[in-house]
Amino acid sequence: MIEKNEFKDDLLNWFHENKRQMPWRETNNPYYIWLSEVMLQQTQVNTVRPYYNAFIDRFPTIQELSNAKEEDVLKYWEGLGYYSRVRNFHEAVKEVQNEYNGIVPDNPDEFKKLKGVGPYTNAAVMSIVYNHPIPAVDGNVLRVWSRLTCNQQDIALPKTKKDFEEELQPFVKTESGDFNQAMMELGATICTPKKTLCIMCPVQNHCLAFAKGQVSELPVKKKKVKKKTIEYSVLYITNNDGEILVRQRDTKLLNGMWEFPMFDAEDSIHTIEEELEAVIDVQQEPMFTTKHIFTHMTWNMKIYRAYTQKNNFEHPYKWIKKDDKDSLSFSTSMTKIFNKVNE
DNA sequence: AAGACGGGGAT
DNA sequence: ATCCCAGTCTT
Repeated sequence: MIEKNEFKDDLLNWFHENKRQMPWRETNNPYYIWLSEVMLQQTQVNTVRPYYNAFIDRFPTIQELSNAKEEDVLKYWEGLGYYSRVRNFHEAVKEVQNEYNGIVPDNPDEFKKLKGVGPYTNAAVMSIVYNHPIPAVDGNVLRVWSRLTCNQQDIALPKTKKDFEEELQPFVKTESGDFNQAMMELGATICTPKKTLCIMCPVQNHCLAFAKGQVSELPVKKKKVKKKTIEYSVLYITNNDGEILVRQRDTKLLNGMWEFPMFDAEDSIHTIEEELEAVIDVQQEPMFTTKHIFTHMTWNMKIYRAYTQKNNFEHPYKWIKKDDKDSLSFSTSMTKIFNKVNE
């Protein structure tokens, strides 16, 4: 476990001597610091710098920003990306002007209610400006803290962030603004995602991951596999006896499970008739649509009622009576469809 | 819980 | 050229 006081002292001493100079570190104007934190969301320091300077040059006070027109303000964000940030900021600043007499609230519960102020911005601004003891957990801090404590939890999980906030709580009792900034500065300059500079790290001897040689394996972050979506037409085909046509899958996914005949939604009815070697009457409009979400893909299914006269289907196809449905195993999505058709 | 939102930097 | 990036709001 990290020796709280020594760790914090080492970190803060390093921060005081090595912090990078930034325009928003030269001020304690809440409006400027708030602006900088909004600009810094998902955006690196060197990108922000010129935008920040131009912005406060043109809108030096809360009052002047509140009186500005939206298009004019947007102009000063052009090229910075994530434009809802500036719309929310503008709206929030107008609210501060009108509801708080132009004073940025010195109360996290109030400040957090403003448009565009989420958990991170709230913690950052409230700690830097008013020294409220709230840990600011951004991407840097998730990475830094996972390494310092050698925590193997997936940082994409909300629970991990909650745990980190609790673990960091003792460190922000005093000098919260500096501590938060120091953690982020460490993440931005030393404890970087790749090519870490452990050799220069001021808190190397407090770092559990360094001690175990696991720095490069942390943080653990499950990369979200881009789920592909497939569009299917599912045919609920009946015959003269009211039986339903089903087929058994011979595929990697859900192998052996039974299903209603389903086809790529792009396929024409002729392709399907060829596959089934039968003439199929398909209703024009789907009865309903449904989707089935797997961990790695999504099926969007349009369910069509259909009819055929052909009776002699061979494996993997087979006619079943409604009451015999439970004698075969169907995947969840197919059972859902069956139930919905017959409800 | 998952997707949308923008650019820049790293690989 | 492709992947990655982790704040907030929306669905």
